[in-house]
Amino acid sequence: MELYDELVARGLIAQVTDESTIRDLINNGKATFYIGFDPTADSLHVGHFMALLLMKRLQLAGNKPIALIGGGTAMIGDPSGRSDMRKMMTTEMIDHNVECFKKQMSRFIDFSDGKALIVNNADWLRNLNFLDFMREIGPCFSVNDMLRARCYVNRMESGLSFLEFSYMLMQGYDFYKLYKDYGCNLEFGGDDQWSNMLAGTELIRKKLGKDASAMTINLLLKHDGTKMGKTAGGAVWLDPEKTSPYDFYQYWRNVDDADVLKFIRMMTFIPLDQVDEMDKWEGAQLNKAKEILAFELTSMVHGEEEAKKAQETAKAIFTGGNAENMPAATISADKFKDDAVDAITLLVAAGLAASRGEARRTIQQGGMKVNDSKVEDIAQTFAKAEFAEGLVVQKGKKNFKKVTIG
RNA sequence: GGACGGAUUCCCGAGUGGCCAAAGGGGACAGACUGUAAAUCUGCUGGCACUGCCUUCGAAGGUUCGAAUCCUUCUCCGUCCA
Repeated sequence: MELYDELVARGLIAQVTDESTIRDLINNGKATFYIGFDPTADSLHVGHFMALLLMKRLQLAGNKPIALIGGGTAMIGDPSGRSDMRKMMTTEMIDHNVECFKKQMSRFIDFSDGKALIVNNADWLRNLNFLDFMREIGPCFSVNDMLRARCYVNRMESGLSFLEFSYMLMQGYDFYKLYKDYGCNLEFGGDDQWSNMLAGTELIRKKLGKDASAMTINLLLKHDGTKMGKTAGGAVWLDPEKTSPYDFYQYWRNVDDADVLKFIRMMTFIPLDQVDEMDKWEGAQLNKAKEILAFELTSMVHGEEEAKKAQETAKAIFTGGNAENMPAATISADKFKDDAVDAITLLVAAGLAASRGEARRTIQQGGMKVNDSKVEDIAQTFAKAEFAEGLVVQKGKKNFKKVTIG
């Protein structure tokens, strides 16, 4: 199956400027394409992961990816899909984040021998002269058209600053610049980027009289329409320091039934005929599919070794066993009184409760277990000696920590 | 620049002098049921030395025995006018 059709079959493609042009480009390895990444944090997250996977698919088919890091545009903030104005970031923060992104990306994309590029739009945007920019680019944009763009419409209700309004011009300028300097003829992005991307193709047409293409990827949405990749604690990161491989694995292991196959289709490299087989699974059988999903993704992000560990740990924990690689926590010796700690202190020290009040409630509702036996009373204590092998502290059904004295 | 209107706890949103740590909903968390799913039901949701104390209703002051609520100044946002 050719690449374009595969992307369609995997449910990745949302909108395209011209199907036959893009089909020809990517199927025949003729595309030099770019995807933009806003360096708003010091790690990539699940949302970026989708884009990286797409870059990989295209690279495997012989196309050349350019990862554009928005070191310049991050100074403005993209208003698309946001309800409030983004906080301004300092150039130091942005530069730091750009470095972190570069490192993480090289895990997925082959940058050797110029097979792929990383560029930072700060290189051309930061030193841009306002008057020059206005003279060169300003005439090419119609405010009337811009106001009709879907990404601005809801912001018109709540307020939109000129700063953010200009975002579209800068993103358009990026594409124009990449087209001229690197022969970049295709831009990919999330579906919320559509209007910004069209700004680029329009600009290229007006300034150079050439056609460039744009294509959006479906956002990774759950069946209820909410975005994937967010947890109570924030985003799901690719950096193992921020989201451990085990947590990453569990995140995918716990997706809704209704979403598993969709995610497998969109994110894994499992051949489509196999995916179609799995699509027939139902009920508890889907648990197997979730395992596959979690394993595949963890292994891409953290390596097969880590994925196996995470999987074994999860299996051991949930089948009641004692897992070697269980997430660990330490409790400091000075928390002990008379060589014992009370349940509340233990739960907090394990990092399973944010405050003593929360710990108290959890215990009172029967949500805490230690070595698989329920803690009945907040006054219950645990002797120092019990920690020798590490005490398994559990909050709720899915949160485990092996606690040792440290 | 002018005239109005707004800012409340994770989010939405009620509250216009004490009964307010602040209704209701959502989300999150815990329990039951399950398949580490969903739906449903129940509980719970600022902190702590928890029948008590402390911090919180955009910010800083003030009035009052007492302020989320009244006054002053400021910041930010919206609507209309320029």
